[in-house]
Amino acid sequence: MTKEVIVRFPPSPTGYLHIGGARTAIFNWLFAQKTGGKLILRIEDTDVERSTEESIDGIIESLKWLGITWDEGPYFQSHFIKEHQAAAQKLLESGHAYKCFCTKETLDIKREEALKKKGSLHYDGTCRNLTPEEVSAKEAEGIPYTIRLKVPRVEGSVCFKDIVYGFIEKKYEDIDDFVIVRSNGQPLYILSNTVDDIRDRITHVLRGQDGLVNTPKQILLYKALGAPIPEFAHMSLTLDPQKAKISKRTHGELVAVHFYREHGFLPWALVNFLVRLGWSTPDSRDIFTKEELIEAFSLEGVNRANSVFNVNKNDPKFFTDPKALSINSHYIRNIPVEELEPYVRAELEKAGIWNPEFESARRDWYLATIDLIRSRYHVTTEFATLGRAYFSDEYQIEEKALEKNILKHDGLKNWFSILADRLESIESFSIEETENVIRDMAEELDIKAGILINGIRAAVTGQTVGPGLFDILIAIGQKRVVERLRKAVSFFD
RNA sequence: GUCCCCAUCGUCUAGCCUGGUCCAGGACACCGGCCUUUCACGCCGGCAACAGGGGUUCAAAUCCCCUUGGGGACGCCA
Repeated sequence: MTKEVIVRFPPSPTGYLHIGGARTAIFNWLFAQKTGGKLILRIEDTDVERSTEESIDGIIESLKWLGITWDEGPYFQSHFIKEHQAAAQKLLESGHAYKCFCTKETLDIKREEALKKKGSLHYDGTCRNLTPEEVSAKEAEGIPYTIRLKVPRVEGSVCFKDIVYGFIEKKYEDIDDFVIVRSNGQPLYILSNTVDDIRDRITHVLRGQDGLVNTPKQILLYKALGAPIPEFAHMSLTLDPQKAKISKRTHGELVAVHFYREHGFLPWALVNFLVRLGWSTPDSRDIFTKEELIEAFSLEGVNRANSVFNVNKNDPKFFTDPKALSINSHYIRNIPVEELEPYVRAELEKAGIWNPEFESARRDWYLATIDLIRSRYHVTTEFATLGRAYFSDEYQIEEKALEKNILKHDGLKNWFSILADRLESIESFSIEETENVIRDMAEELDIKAGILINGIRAAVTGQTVGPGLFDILIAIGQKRVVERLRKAVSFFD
């Protein structure tokens, strides 16, 4: 009988959700989905100084946006402080922990000295062997104390098999008598986290590789507490191009999940990109639907080497990792238009050019237009910027379009008027008819059709690039095309 | 400084466990071509890597050791 898998994602609410955290959440979520297990969301808010309500909301919102679903929670670590303290008390009573009366100041001094002597930074164990009398005496004096775990001081080591890193061994002598309760009575992360994982019956701890060194300590806690030890799987870290761990502090918004939302990423595209950072299948496949990903997911595909989130600030062409952008544009041009539409709508609303008719009378037109222009876009925001002329009559003519495709040909001043008249008189405004009119006119004038075609494109969309002109004309519509052409004559003034 | 982890194209990676099929495969980016009224899409092609050195072996990207490089941790943060 294999027991049900229970994993957890335990963010600390000290800021927005960043892509490293999101990646951890995604792996946990995928593992739960894959195994039919449960994912618990636990907010580790025991650092009262830095935890904020705003951050909690932001993290939850980002998770929801990404499409990560959890089965239990959010639980709040701060609600269980009594339990953590009780565990510490139990450890004290069972002799697994001891009270340490050293002050922070003396410890700091000792640490500095150790640093100078280039030795180990571990606690020297001053209070480890205090007699019960000495302890009582210090307590009677009212000296505040921390509680430290008593790490075995014999030959030996803590061993465990990490699912991704394999066999890991850590000698007792390399493990510090770490503090589990502060002198003000507040339990520390290492204790709270372990106690919570025990209570929540966590079977697999999937976290970043930065938690690898904590694992032996936590295993010691599990043992001292008499609890079953879960499986551990550590994942490689995400680094920046300078190979430094990505962080909110040094990278700011660029690594925030909400930044990608605001910059036109489809949530699934971000998930898809993030999951491929440090994880792969034997065929190096890049694109997965949600179902395919869950099906393909395996902890065995997790890479032990850290990966680089290839984002270069100030890159004129890519505002983020080019691969992330390419995956996003892949989805933009390949998912069913109906699925893409809500994101386009959000952008149009944000730009103030949403028209309610797009979801009623003109819905077919709206969907067809999205479909017509989407292959050129990398982010959804572009529907409202580069695609503005399709949805709104107020759009800018790009300088380049004006120069190169309009002003360069003086004749266009007259031709636009004639073209407007002729296009206006077409009875069935179709691709074939418009093309006939325009090509006939080019022939009549004995000029290359491209001059007319590019000129018209510039006039009606404001751009030098875009779909085939005749498709554009149908998308913009007869009336608006005629209006725009007549208006374009004034560019020559 | 101490402890731990890691090392294949610029980036994400396959291959490594179970040596030979790998003068190393895919993707992104880049370059060229086709398509074409422009741009994009699409298609075709190109550039580009086993960190270095020792072993082991008939044979090593694959196994072992060392060096170098990178990362992480070393907190009364989480």
